[in-house]
Amino acid sequence: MKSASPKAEAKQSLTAADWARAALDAMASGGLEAVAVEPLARRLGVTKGSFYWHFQNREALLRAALELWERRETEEVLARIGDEPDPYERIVKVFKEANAGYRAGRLYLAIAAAEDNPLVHAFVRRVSERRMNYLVQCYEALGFEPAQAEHWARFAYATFMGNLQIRRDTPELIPTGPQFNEYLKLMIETLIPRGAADTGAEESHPRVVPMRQAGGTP
Amino acid sequence: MKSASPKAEAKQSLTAADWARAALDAMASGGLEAVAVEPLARRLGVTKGSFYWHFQNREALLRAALELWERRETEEVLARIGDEPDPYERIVKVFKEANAGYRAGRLYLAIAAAEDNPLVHAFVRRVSERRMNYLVQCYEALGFEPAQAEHWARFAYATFMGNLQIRRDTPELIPTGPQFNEYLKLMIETLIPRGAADTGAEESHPRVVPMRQAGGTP
DNA sequence: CTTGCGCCATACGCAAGCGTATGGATAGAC
DNA sequence: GTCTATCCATACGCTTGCGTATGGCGCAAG
Repeated sequence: MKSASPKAEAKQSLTAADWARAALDAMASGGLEAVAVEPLARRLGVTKGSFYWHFQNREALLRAALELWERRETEEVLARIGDEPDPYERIVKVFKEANAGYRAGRLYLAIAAAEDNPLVHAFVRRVSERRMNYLVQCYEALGFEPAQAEHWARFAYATFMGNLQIRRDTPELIPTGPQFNEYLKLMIETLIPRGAADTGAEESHPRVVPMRQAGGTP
Repeated sequence: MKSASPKAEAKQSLTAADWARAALDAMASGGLEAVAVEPLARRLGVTKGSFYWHFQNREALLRAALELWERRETEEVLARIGDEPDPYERIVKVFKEANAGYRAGRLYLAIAAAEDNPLVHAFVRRVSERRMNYLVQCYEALGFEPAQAEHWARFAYATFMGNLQIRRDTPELIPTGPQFNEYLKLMIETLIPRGAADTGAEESHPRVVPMRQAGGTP
């Protein structure tokens, strides 16, 4: 049980979590096929003997990595925009987070590209449905009736998924600096219509989007 | 040189084009890694000996497949919507084609998922830039000034790329039947604003989108 | 000091895929 | 009927990765 001293000093033994993290990193870089036992072992400075002590086989590692991914996804999202009361600002934050954190998006694309794997497919499906449900609730909170909220949520979700794709495949097509902020503003104003819904929507959000710096696209 | 009778009867010898087509099909199904010599040979009913007579190595096959893909992309797009004079209808047609032909979209996603391969990256970049340029020209023809046209084009392109992704990963989130047509209508009306531009735009397009059946997603 | 257990290295067999080196079959040329 | 070029099969060596088996090293308990 991790010896008697739980405070890790420095070069302690590897844990299953270390392997899962390394697997996720490899996935973000080289896709599902990059989650290979021997290359990962080399990268961690050990051999296969270590891996097969912590895991039964490669699929077990994959499962652990995907669980770590799902946990991070929900935790991070809920931690960053979970306390925002205004549904309008919630959607804005979702959008800015999606376009700022390139790494998470790249990881999603890498994982989703292997949806033919049934295990991967189950995780991708859960994460996507959770995101969609969140957006649907946001639009319903804005006063849209369910059917319209679903359409707008899917529309918005598709748009920032496509932005991820463009940023990965052809980053030259994504503008930088103030041009990027203009682009973001256009999408936000278009995808969160002020005309709201039939029912008396809470007209609390500003008509001009306050543009804090939408930062960091290295 | 292909014997004296150019009219192929039935089970003639394989050609390099046959291999390229098979490679593209494999790519659409299993991604770049599915373009493997021996599995393809088995699928074609021959052995490696045939392949290495037509091609020098695997990369040559990849190049041929990607060239076939690029050719199909430009030919098909230009053949289907190249004769449409109204820029508004051109964008509408692009959108409907993108959401109807699932197979081409799936192929794009499979190819783009391997953008770490420099050869693949070059082709994806060319195809994407060509599509974007086409959309930018459409929006400019609608009366938008260049900067705004670029923003709207990127917005639209991102949206239908995201729709492809959603349809592949979580098809349950895409509605069917009349619901789908409502969704399409929402996106089209939103992404082709009637407010047009500053300059006096050609106000020729209808205010209500004529909805022919947007069909066939087997 | 020795025993036991946690953690890892080494070595092996196996399968799949790439590329090469030949040999064989078939069909038109003559 | 032989000959030659085209197209493909067979067989081999090589590499990479998966999974297993087994041995070794360190460290705390006794």
